[in-house]
Amino acid sequence: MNTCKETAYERLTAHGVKPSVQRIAIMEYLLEHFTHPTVEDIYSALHPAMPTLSKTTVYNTLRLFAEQRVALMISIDDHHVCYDGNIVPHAHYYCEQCGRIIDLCGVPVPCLRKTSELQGHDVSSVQLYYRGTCRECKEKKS
Amino acid sequence: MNTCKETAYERLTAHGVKPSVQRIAIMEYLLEHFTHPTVEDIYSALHPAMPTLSKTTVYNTLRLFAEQRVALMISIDDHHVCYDGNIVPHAHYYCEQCGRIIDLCGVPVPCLRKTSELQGHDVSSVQLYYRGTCRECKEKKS
DNA sequence: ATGGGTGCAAAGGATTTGCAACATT
DNA sequence: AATGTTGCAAATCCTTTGCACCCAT
Repeated sequence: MNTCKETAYERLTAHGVKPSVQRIAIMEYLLEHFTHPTVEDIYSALHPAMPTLSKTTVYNTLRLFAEQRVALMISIDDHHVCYDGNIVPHAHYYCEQCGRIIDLCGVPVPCLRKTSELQGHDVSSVQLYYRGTCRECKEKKS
Repeated sequence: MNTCKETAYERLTAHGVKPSVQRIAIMEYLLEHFTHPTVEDIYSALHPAMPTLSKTTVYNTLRLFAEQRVALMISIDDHHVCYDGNIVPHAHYYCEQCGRIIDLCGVPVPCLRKTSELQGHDVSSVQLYYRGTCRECKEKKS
């Protein structure tokens, strides 16, 4: 059936994560919502349909996902931590006014650089983001 | 006298931050220690010589510094927040084993890009960092 | 039967806030 | 005197942990 789109189940098993009901639900949410949701966002989105789901499980699952690189943890600052199901390196933009995190597909992420430039350190992931005031918030002000 | 090196006092006033004794002490610490200190690091370094300094002030001051772009807040994840007195854009490397944050001077940070690529959003700062296992930790393991 | 996953309640920690005292102008 | 800054204590909030239960193998 769904052969072109990666399913949550496939993503999990491919990374060695046991596909429990809760994990699949959270993974599906991440694969369907590229809105950079927080723990709270995911919890309140899934809770109505899954009343027994606990926030603890959402926390634990997302931590596991980040460790296993099933999802990306985005840490803008101590008050803005969220997750991204898109694990292809890409830049982000954080609007300090409205708090949105926007994908910047046009900006190349310098990755997998020559070892010499990284002074011999191994790289497992890269994060690039810009901060400022987004176009919409700029227009609202004027 | 000290004409070639930027003083803490100069950095603060240039950014419109009132130079109180505490603020100067914290700024001086940041300008002399490019080690990406945390709130705790700065507090315990300054406290002996300044016993009345409170951690609240360190928190408030660093928040103010980040807002006024007197210093850079580096947020690796929710448990690793630190500050950098070097406000020239540069890349960082975070070692997941030892927790160190290393400056990567050889890696160019793509900044101030064409408006089209940033979809019309204003940029006030950029952050680029790599994660992984650093050379020293890699050698220790083998 | 066993190992891992889940969820509740509680603990833990880091950061922020309220407010009075203080310093600086 | 007025404004802004500091520091203590307390509150808050987010995240993790301990542990018992449950599910799937």
